[in-house]
Amino acid sequence: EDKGQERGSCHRWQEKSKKGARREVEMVSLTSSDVKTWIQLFCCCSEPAFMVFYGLSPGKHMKLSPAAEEVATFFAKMLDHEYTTKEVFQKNFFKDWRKEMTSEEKSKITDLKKCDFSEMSEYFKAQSESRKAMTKEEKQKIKEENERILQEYGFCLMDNHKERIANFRIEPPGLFRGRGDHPKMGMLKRRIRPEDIIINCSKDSKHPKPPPGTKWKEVRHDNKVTWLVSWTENIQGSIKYIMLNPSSRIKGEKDWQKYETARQLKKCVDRIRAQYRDDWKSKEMRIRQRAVALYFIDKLALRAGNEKEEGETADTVGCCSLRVEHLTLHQEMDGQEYVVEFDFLGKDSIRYYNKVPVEKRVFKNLQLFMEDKEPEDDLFDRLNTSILNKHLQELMDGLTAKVFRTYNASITLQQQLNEITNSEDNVPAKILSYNRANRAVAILCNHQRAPPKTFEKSMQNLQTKIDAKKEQLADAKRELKSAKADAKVRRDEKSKKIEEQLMKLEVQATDREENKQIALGTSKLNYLDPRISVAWCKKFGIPIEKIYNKTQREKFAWAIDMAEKDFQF
DNA sequence: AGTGCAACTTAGAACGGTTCGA
DNA sequence: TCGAACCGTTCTAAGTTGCACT
Repeated sequence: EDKGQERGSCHRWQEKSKKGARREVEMVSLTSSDVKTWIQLFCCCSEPAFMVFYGLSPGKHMKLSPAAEEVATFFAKMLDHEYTTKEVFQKNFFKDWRKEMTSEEKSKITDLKKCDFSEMSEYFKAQSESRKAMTKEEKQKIKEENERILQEYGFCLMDNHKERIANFRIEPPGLFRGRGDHPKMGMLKRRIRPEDIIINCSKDSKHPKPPPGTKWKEVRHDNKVTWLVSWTENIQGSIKYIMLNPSSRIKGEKDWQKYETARQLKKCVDRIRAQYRDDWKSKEMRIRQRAVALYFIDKLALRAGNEKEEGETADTVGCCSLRVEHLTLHQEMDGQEYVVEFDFLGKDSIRYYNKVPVEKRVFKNLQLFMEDKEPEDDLFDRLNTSILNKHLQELMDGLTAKVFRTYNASITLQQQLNEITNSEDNVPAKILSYNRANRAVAILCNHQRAPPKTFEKSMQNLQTKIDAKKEQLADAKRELKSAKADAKVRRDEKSKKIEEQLMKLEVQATDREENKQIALGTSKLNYLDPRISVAWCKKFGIPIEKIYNKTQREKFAWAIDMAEKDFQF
């Protein structure tokens, strides 16, 4: 009910966001999942304890202390995963597991390879089976309980608005799984206790009480930040936050601002491009490097690429942190001149592989940057993200490296939609056009996915359906021909209907085939100005539900309210 | 300029419920 | 009616950016 009052025109949003600090936050309550895990831990002692078979004394079981047992169960639950076989994972796990052992356990359990977790593993498999085998009623009951928990803990009051909290559950303990080749995989992610928790709310707010006998680390009242709760995590030592859902006012305003900045860039991108092209000729190496890096960020939508501490994370790079080994220069390749072959691991260790023809000047510069360097040397040794962003800030207020990704993603969607939407098409065909435009963006941003395991089979199934439909259509056409005049109209309608169904299936097949290795979700959620899609829907009479599901409509409510059919990015 | 921290956005994997076709 | 495929949701890791401090 409140939405309508709060969300009005574009202007009201702008005014509000200019004010800066939010005012009042009242915590309704914080989840007590920490309490629950305590109880669970406690209870497991009254159950028959798990055993680890220990190979040195054949046939002997070992009853573990509760702390060592819990950590062992984390490992047992993951046994089916490939990464538990990795040396780094095992080494890290075993080291942290031993820290939880009693001195007796420590002296007995000295080699992970001699531990047999299969009994534990079976126990959890059986548990998951029995969970699956629950009756409808039991499942319904759990669902209702989850809903109750959501209602009780999942909301807060900010500036007198009840807002949904995104991640209101404290992260449970477990074994850390980084992405890619992570040096810390397998380490124990420890349990968060009330003493780790900082609560942030307004002074007069009734904030949740810590579990009996415990204290929060701190209760503070900082209205310059948006988080409600924070704690420090033990793997990287970084801070974790509980924040609001994307549907909240505070997130929506930020999102809108982000796209407005990208639209600002649209106005001056020609100037900026002219400047960096000019800078390719600079006498100063640092300026040339800056200009070539910016060209990559603009043309290829690369991320900025901060330096990372070696050995703390997986070895991944972005633009500024590219190394010589990540590029191969080809004077000529497949009939094209000056081709740069990129091959590196980006965020989340997703591979970026691309062969790009570049301007001669860029090519010559790259040769220069790579001269007399080892493969593991930085390509841009006179550049980092801080230098680059400082330069961008001078070119346009609010401009940073990531704005280029947002800008290029959104402008591509807009251009593609303008170009390929055919107003004569029916709804499924128009949606195919939309998905194709979305795909162009996903390819630009390198949002890949592994082809679904069942891809080939599901394509085949679809083809079978199409063949059957074609058969059906042929039948209908024959019947139409032989039908008497009075039945013709009815027959004609019938075959029209079948034709439409066939067309729908064929569109579906094309869409799925083209989407084989591409993930659309990330760009849709984070890079594409939703007003482009809303306007497109309005212009071509497409129901918004065909483009955005419920959650997405909630997140983009501001755009759905705001954008008219003639909005252009 | 370099470093480290804090706060925020972006990301794919895993999970679990729903739908669809045999 | 059942299982496979699909699709949305949850989870939390992994980025970017700005700022304080030296």
